[in-house]
Amino acid sequence: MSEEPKVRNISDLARIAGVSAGTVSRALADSGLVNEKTRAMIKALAREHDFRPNIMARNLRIQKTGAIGVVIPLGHDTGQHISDPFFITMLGLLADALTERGYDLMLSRVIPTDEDWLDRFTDSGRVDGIIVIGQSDQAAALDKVAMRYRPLVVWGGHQKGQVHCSVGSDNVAGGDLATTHLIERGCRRIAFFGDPTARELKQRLAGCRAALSRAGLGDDPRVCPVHLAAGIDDASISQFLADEQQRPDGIVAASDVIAMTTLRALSEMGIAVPADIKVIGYDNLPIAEHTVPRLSTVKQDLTTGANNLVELLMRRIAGEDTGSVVMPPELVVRTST
Amino acid sequence: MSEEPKVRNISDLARIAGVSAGTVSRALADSGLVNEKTRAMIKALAREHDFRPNIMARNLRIQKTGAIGVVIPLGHDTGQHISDPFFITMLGLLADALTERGYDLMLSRVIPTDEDWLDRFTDSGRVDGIIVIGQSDQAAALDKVAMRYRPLVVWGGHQKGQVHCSVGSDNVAGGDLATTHLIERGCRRIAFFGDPTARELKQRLAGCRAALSRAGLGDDPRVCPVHLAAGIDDASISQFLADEQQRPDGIVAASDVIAMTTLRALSEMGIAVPADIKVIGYDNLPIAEHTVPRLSTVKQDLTTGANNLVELLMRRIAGEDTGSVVMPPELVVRTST
DNA sequence: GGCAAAATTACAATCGATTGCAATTTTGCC
DNA sequence: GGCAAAATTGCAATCGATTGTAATTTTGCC
Repeated sequence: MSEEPKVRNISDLARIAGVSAGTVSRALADSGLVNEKTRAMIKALAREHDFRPNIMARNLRIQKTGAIGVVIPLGHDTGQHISDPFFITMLGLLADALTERGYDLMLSRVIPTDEDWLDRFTDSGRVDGIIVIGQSDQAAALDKVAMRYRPLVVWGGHQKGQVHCSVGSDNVAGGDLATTHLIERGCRRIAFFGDPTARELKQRLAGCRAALSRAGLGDDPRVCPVHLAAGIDDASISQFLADEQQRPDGIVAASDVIAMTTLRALSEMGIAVPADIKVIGYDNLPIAEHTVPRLSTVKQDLTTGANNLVELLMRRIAGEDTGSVVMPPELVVRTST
Repeated sequence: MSEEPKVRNISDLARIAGVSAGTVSRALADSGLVNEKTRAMIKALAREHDFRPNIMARNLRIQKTGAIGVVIPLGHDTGQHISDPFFITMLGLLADALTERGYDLMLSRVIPTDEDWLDRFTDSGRVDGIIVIGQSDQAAALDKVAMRYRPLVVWGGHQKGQVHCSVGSDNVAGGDLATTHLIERGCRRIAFFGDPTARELKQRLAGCRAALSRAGLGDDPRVCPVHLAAGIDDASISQFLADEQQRPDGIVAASDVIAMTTLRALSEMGIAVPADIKVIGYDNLPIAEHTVPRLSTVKQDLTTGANNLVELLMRRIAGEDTGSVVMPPELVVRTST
């Protein structure tokens, strides 16, 4: 067949247009250097041949990638998937914020098995910067990378002396807020649901302790180290609550997912919320509004958080050393307390 | 300071090693052509200088990108975010499946405002192939792209005569299964919750109609076009169910999210599930197991689906024309029916 | 020691776009 | 018409890695 060969690159289009490749490049990039008539002719030909310049070649030349790596370290549980609605909500918000700034989002889920799990992203030349969602138990590794790689921002708790730039709510204040609310609603025997191995949850527990201590209720609440992932720890929750003598009258759940798991387990045990036990969560995810009863929670504004992550990263890519952002939590009272 | 300059590329490392750039490239790539002693020396130097080859330059030369585009068309609602837990569960599964095959995942959320919304991905040279999650109302546009771009696979409903390769459950069978189940549980006045503009939901409604017709219950159920996104249509659900004379005794919810929204609305109206109205969903997401009561649903195996998407895409990247995959739905009976 | 084969390494073209600077063309003024 | 300035376009180096082929070195045998 006499079908003309496909235009594969700028040189091909230049040949058809009767100009040089440089002129084609400038025409397609709307450079002021190319005559308007020539520019329109070249653009029409590009459209006619369904031609778009190769982004990788361009990025190699301009030494930018146009992509941001979003890395989710998922702890050491290799079977775990990105199912936590928190991660996912954050991911969606980041996708939108990055698209608005003309960046592509390169998603990677990693299992931090060795100390340099982040290096293959920082040193690959594949992304212009990296956003890590969640510190897991890797704060030290993140500090190490941050010492030599500036365009890195982490969603997570801030701690004095940390090197890496982070965005997150004031977890201590949030834990305090949640606990104070339960105390104000009459609770005297408060438990904490969540695994404090992760920095954020550890900080929320610290806030819980502070509020209890202030109220003269001791400073050592019982802790049920419920897994962050949905639907895993039902049995351990049931076991924790089986002993009616030891049963708490209020539960600070370290995340909305843990709260939802808890609500379901309580429902199945025939324990009424909030009459018998009051439950409060953390995050204020859209999904949490669906619980029965509707969940009281500590809101961290994820939209603002995502925008802060992207804003700080852009500034760090530009060469600035930014400080961390710690956002104030807000109490959202619904019917589970 | 007398700090030696950073090794920025293979030429820099070659100079330090006293060999050519080609030898360094081959040594780092474990090519059999390089002497073992030389190879070890070069690798040690690379480690010592924290050097990793630039992936973009390599990809330009080998004419592969090492990335797969995952595109989520979100309908025409520009304010919508990637919050649907279905999308997100699928995203996590895809991230894992692609990582296992050595690919990076480039995430893009797009609003299909014009007819060639997908072209900027297909023609950019940025990705080796594309997975689209959800057809929205864009089946025709997807067919158009599929005619000229082979490495494209879509999560969604299959339809005779379609050009694009798709993976999804048999939505007609799934809608039939859900409706038959409600009929077997005694329902006689069944409604469909979901907006049939999207092909998948339209097919689920068709299955619902078929089951009703077979049971002699007419073939035109009332449809409440509930939005797929969480928490939006509470008011319209309440209004739909306000008239006790018209109230259905069974609801086929076109997705688990719609089902969750429905369960919450019913709870607030004081309507008992399943005693007064039976509710069944679609998808079998992990989150849906948290509802009170636990949701009966039609399961489409997302893990298998994600693996199928990636498997078909790999084959199409390799040049093969694959057919679509239509997976059988399964009924999962819990306590909402 | 000489020679052929094998092993090792070097050279430089290539991928495809960008862009500084040079060459050419066009324009406007005298 | 000639000339200088401005506008337009072309040339080719560049980004950084890969790799086919050539050059060089090493090895083993006679």
